[in-house]
Amino acid sequence: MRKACENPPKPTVERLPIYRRALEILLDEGCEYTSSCELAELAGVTASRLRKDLSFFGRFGTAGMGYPVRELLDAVNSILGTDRLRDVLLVGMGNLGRAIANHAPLRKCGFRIAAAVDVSPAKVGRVICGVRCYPPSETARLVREGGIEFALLTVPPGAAREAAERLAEAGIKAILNFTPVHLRLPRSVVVEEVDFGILLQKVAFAVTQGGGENA
Amino acid sequence: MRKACENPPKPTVERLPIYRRALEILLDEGCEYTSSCELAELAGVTASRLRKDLSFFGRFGTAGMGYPVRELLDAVNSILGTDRLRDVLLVGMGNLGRAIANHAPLRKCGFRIAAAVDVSPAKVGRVICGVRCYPPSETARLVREGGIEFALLTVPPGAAREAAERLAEAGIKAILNFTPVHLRLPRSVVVEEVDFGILLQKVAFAVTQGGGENA
DNA sequence: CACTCCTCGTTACTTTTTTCACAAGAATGA
DNA sequence: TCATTCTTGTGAAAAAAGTAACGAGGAGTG
Repeated sequence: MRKACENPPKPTVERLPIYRRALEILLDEGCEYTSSCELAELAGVTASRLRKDLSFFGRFGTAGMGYPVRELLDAVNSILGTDRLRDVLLVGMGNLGRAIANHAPLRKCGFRIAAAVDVSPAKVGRVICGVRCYPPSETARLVREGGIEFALLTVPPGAAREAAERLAEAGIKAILNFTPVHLRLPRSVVVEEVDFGILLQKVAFAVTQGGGENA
Repeated sequence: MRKACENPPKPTVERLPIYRRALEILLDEGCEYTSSCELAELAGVTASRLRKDLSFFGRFGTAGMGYPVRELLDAVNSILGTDRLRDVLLVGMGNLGRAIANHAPLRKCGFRIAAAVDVSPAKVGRVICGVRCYPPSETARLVREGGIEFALLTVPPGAAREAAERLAEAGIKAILNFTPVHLRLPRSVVVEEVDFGILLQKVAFAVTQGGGENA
C-alpha cells in the first residue's frame, strides 16, 4: 500500500506527526476504524486535506469504511521512520538538556536519549536524569558506535557553532537546534531550529497586529 | 516609513524574527548599513525574498545604499511588537519551566518571565530561577493585574487542557504550548504548538526519505 | 441480487507564495 | 554637471499549496 513517495510537499510531511498523534489517541480509545472526517477533526485540518496528504504515500483506506486505525498508524510510522525506537544524542546537559532528558512524551514518539555530552567535568561520568554524560571528545565515538543519527543541541549560544561542527564531523544526520544561533553546516546534515524567542515573537505579531486571529 | 500593513503573508511574518536576529548580529558588529544580499545571507534566504518581505511593511532602504541597520531593527521590532519588554506568564514550573525561566536569550528577544504558576504546594510562594511562583487560582489575577498577554504552557500532558482553559478565561492573548496536547480554545487566543516529538519526527522523515536534503 | 448510502482517492480549480527581472533612485568620481 | 555604478522596490510570471467537487467502489439492507 506504500507508494514510491512521489516527492510529497513539505507542509504535508509536517502534518504527518500530527496525524500520528491523533491516531494514537484513537488507538488508546479502542477505535478500530476511523474516517477522514473524524481524524481530520482531531488533527485540526480539513478532511480533504488529510485524504490528499495521505494519498501522496499510498492508499490506506477503503471506500465506505474509512481507515483501519492500527494499520494506518503503522504506515505513518513507517513513512516517518518512527517504526522503531531511535537513539538520540543530547548535547549540553544544562537546564534545557535535563528538561528534555526527563521529557516522557519523547519516548512515545519513538525517540530515546541514548547518551549526553557536556563540557562540565562535574557532569562527565555521571548519570543525570537517567542519561550517562560523556565529554565532548567522545562525541564521534558515541555517534559511530551507537549508530546515532539525531542530536539535540542545548548548549549555551557561545558554544553552539563548535558543538554543531563536531556533530557534523562525527557524521550525525540531523540536529534539533535549540540555540538562537544560525548554524552553517553541510547540506547533508538536516538542521531544525527551535528558538523560543522566535516563536514568542511570532505570536506577539499575531496578537498585536491580527488582534487575535488564530493560526 | 510604515505601511498600513496590507495583510502580509504568514510565511513573511514568520521570517521577520529571523531578520531581527540577523540585524542584531550586524548591530553588535558595529555595522551601520547593510544590503539585502548581506542580510539575506545571514538569515538564510534569498535577497529578493527579503526585499519583498520588507516591502509588505514599508520602505526601509535607500537605493544604492542599502538599509540602515539600527533603523531597520527598530522598525522590525515595532512591527513584531517587541519594541518594549513584554511580560510572560510561565505555567508549570517543572524541568522545562525552570529551563525556560533560566533561558537568557528570551530577554534579548523582548520577553520577561513575570511570574509562574504551579500546583505544587512546595513551589508556591517561593522564588524559583528568579521567578515567583503562585497557585493556579491566582492565574486570573496575575494576568489581569500584570497586563500579561503571553503564557508558556509547560505542565504535564494530563494537566494541559485545564490549565489552558484557565488561561483563556483569564483573558490571555497567546499561548506557547509545549505539551503534546491539541488545545481547543476560542479563536481569540493565539496558540502556537512546540512539540519536541513532532519536530524530531519531522527531521526523522527528512533523514530517512530525503537521504539528507537540508531544509 | 439490486439498491442505497457512505467514504475514499483523485482531478480540476483557486489561492497563496516564491522567483525573476527591471525601472527608478541615490551616491561617487571625473 | 553628468555618467557610472550600485541597490532598492515592485510588478509579472512561475511554482507550490489548499479547496472543493466528483466518480468509483465497497458495505449494509431488504
